[in-house]
Amino acid sequence: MDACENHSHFGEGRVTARRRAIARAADAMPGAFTVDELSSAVRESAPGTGTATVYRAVAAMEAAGTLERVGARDGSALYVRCHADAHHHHLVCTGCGSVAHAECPLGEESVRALAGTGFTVTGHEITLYGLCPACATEHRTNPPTLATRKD
Amino acid sequence: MDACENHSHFGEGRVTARRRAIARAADAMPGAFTVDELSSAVRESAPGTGTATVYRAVAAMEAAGTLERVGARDGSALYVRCHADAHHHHLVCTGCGSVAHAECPLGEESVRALAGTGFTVTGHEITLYGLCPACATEHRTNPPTLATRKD
DNA sequence: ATGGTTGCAAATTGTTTGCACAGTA
DNA sequence: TACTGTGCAAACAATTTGCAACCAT
Repeated sequence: MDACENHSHFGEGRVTARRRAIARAADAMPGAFTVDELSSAVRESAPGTGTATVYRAVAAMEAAGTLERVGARDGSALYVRCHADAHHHHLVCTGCGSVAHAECPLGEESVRALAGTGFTVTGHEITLYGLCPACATEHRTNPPTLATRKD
Repeated sequence: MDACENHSHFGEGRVTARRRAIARAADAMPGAFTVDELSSAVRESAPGTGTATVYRAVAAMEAAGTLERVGARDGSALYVRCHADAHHHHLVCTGCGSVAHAECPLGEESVRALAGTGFTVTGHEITLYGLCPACATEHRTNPPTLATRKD
C-alpha cells in the first residue's frame, strides 16, 4: 500500500488494469517467484490474463527496477520485488523461500583484497542463503522446496 | 595437464574416449562457456559428439564439482572449470569473458553485520564482474559481448 | 556379462514474437 | 487520434529423454 500505485512499477509504460493487477500480485508475493507463479497469482484477481502479458510486464518492471532477477529455480527465472534505489542484496530463506534485503556485505577492505587479482572490479552480485527467523526455529518442519538452486 | 586425467572430472562415472575429449575441451576453455560452445570445441577433437552427450557430461562434471555454473548468457547456462576443494568465487571479465578465481571477500565482520537481519546465513553466492588486466588496458577495443548478463 | 554411455531424433518447456484488437493518454 | 498494452497461437531455443547399439569394467 505504498503511495506509488500510479507510475512507479512500470517506469514509462502505461497503466492499465492488467498491469495494476500484476503489480499488486508482485507486491503480494511472499518471496522469490517465477513468472509462472506470478501468472497464477495474477489470474486469481484478474482471470484471463495471458502469460505473454505477464512476461512482458515482468520485463518492464525489471527494466524499471521494480523487480530483480535472482537466479533461477529448475528451468525458470526467479524474481523478487524490490526497490531500485539503494544498492543491496538478497537473503533467501532456504526453508520457506522468503526473501529479505540485506546491506552489501562487501566492505572496503574486502574489495581492496580483490585488487590482487589484477582485475578492475566494476560490479558484483551476491545472494545469501540461510534460514529466516521463523524457519530457524522450526528447523526442518517443512521441506525446503524453494529457492535453493543457484544457476 | 594435471595428473587427474583419470577419474577426477566425472567422479563416479566411467571414463570413455568421448568423456575424455570433453574433459580436455573444458580444461582448455579460456573462461566461462555455454554448453553449445563447449560442444563446438569438443567436436574439433572428437567429431560426431552429440550435443546430448555433452549436456550429460556437463551435468556429471557439475555433480562432481569439476564444473560450476556461473549465471547465464542470453538464454543459456554458463559454466567454468574449477576445482571443487576450496571455497572461492569467480571474477568474470565483462570484456573478454575470461574468468579468474577470487578468494571469498566476505570477512568475519561482513558476515556478522548480516546477523542483524535475524537470518541464519548458511551460504552465499558471489560473482564479481570487472575487467581483466588485458581488457582494462585496451579499454573498449572489443565490444563486451560476454558474460555480462546475470540471471 | 553387466550396467553406464552415446547418438539421434523426438519431446519438453520456458520465453519470445506476430498480429489484430482493445484501452490509455 | 496515436500509440501502447493484451490475448492467443505459433515460433523459438535450450535442455531433456527414449531407445537401441556400444564399450568400459
